[in-house]
Amino acid sequence: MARRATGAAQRVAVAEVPRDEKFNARRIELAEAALETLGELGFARTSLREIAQNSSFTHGVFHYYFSDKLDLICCCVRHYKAKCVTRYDEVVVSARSREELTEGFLAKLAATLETEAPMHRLWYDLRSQAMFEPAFRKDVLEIDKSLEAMIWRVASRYAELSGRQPVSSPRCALCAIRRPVSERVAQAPRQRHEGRSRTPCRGTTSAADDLS
Amino acid sequence: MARRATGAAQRVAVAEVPRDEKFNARRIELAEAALETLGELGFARTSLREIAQNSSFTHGVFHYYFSDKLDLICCCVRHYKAKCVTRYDEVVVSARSREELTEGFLAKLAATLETEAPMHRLWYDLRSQAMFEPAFRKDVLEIDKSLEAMIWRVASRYAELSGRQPVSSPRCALCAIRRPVSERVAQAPRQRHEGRSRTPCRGTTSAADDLS
DNA sequence: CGACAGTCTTGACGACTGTCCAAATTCTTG
DNA sequence: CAAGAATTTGGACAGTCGTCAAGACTGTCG
Repeated sequence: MARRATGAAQRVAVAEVPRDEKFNARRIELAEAALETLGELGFARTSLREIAQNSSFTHGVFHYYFSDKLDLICCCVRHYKAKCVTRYDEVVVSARSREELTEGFLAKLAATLETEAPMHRLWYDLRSQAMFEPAFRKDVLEIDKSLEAMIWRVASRYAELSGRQPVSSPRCALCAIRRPVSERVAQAPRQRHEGRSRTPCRGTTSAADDLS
Repeated sequence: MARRATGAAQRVAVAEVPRDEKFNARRIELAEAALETLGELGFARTSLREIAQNSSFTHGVFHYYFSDKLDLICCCVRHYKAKCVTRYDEVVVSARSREELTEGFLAKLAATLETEAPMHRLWYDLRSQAMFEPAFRKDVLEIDKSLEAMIWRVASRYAELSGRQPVSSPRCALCAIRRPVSERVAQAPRQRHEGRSRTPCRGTTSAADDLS
């Protein structure tokens, strides 16, 4: 935002575009660094300085690329979820049978739960924050819709491979998949740059168990 | 906590008890005042000073009755939920038919959604916080279990009045009731001491819609 | 009445927050 | 290479935070 405010507005279009692309690429680089800390500490406990210190950037840079903290966090979760919603697409188009689709889908789902529990946790956190912080509401709602569409693509394909009509609605399909997922996510332990430790496969029921 | 640390430990038992009761009563008074602000702003945005300013107490009192902020918040949500879990008990014992139970239950549920949306919202918030703040986990899990039991009492009674066995498990019954409830809660607008304004009965789907 | 424990108020403390900005640095372009 | 724009840095700023403690107030009991 700061950069847009400065000069060079009337540059020729051929140079303008790659410059904006570079700017956006940097934003995403920063957002990914921020996600590291955000997923670990949650929204309430994460400060810009903490993000910076936990990355290779200084805290000033974040204010050069983002108008404020909420702008950064929105960008973070948007970027992450944009990757999420394409996760099953390849499985959907390549599966040739119902069983193949089921297996491929569950494999990807399991892998996600294993490796990206902190991100899921962060997403739950931000959905709650959106109830109090109006600035989040629009983004959260939009992402939720895209998740709904993602699951619906899987469900539709499943019905198609079965030679039937889908038996549910997009919203219900999302809800159905959410419960077992959130149960697993809530069990994932926090880890703070102490090397890779696999999330336990099964533990005792933990707090925040079942966030449905 | 502070008081317990000071003297008067060897007071006679007859005087000890009412004094502790008075102390606890005061704690609950403070907790209820804190819930006002907490339900309005959520965990992340609520400070002790904000709580105090939004009540008839000074911020120092809270430190006299609670060891720290987390202690206060845990007490708040414990106290509120303790009231919650008895909400339907009267309906359960007094209902003489399946229809009577259904009607009584839904009436109470609707009334709660109308008047206590901020509290529900706060509860969702704290469940998310528990994923990051270990100090919350124990309380959250415990409360969740009591909610499960609460719904199960209704479901069991319903089955009994129908002359059948319950068709679900306690956990599933809780999940089933949660989804429509959280949808409604997420729609409730924030209100900050600007007089009573009824929550809208139905609106467009809002963010944080469906927290399942 | 005086002593005293319990209760409450008030102001202060250091740590931390988001934001801003001037200077330093790097990169691009003429 | 020189000039100017873009980027990056790190410190300063005004607030706010949780916590603490010294003193004031209250009621009770000897």
